[in-house]
Amino acid sequence: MRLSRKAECGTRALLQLAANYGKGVVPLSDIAAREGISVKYLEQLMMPLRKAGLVTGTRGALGGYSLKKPPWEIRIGELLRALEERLEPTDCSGDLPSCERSGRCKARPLWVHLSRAVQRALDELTLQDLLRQGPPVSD
Amino acid sequence: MRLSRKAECGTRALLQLAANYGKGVVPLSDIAAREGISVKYLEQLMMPLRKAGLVTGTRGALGGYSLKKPPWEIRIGELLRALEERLEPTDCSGDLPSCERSGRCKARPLWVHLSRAVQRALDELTLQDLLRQGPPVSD
DNA sequence: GGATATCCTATCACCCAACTATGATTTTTC
DNA sequence: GAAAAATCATAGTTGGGTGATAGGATATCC
Ligand code: FES
Ligand code: FES
Repeated sequence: MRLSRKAECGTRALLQLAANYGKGVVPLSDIAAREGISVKYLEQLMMPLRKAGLVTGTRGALGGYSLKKPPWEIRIGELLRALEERLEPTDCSGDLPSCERSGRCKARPLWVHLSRAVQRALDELTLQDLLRQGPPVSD
Repeated sequence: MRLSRKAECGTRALLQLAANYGKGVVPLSDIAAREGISVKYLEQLMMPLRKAGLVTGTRGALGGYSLKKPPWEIRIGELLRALEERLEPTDCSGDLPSCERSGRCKARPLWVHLSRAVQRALDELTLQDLLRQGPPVSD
């Protein structure tokens, strides 16, 4: 149940963009310096995020990245689904059975249950929520 | 956010034992045949489960494994914590900060939140719940 | 035109999960 | 007592995936 480093770094990078929302673009070199991640690696993280419509990149000098939507409209689930290709705990977590034993598999309901719990936990938080330090739904 | 195959197969194996609870021991060769997992691999899965006090193995001919506690007293969280050494999504999911940026890291609350959601989802289910096909808490 | 930055593709290196292999020990059965 | 059946223990191998780097193409500002 480990989150990939890609997802971890991507989230941190997006938080940097969120903190700068409305104040123009942020070059990757800035994020790299602040978060201790190489620019080249950050570039790779930005690609799926751009394709998912979460960020826009402006090329050239004085260029950089910025959020395409306000931080309160970007759910963590969205960005993690873009960064982590396989966010589900197993292959059999989806609605359609993907392994041949699914008919009589007593474990399958567990995978589905777990997957839903994760999705819900991620979708109830937005980038804005994280900016205000501390999830709103904490016990 | 993938669950390891170890955790997946271990859960399925334990479900087999749970289905046979009270009816004596089950040899790994039986489970191997029913679940399509090699005996040698199953042996490795049983080791941490034994150390965690969830199963007992009886050696020799007519031997096998059996649950040490009734299925309704074994929470999924217990067995997954025994099988998956790192069940937490990141290194910074725990109560004590483990990375040097934890002081000002806006992402940390997310890891903690996610980790708790997973733990809760796993701890609210027992093996018995899974035997009755379908998690009790489903929306 | 030069500097800066994103965009794009390819490739490497390494770690670790997944499994195999081998053998020792314990217990039952004949 | 020997053979068979099973767990227990540890070592070794291997493949795939992740993390990361390299090099260059393209776009923009000054
Ligand atoms: S593991 Fe695929 S259905 Fe049970
Ligand atoms: S990633 Fe370690 S505290 Fe943020």
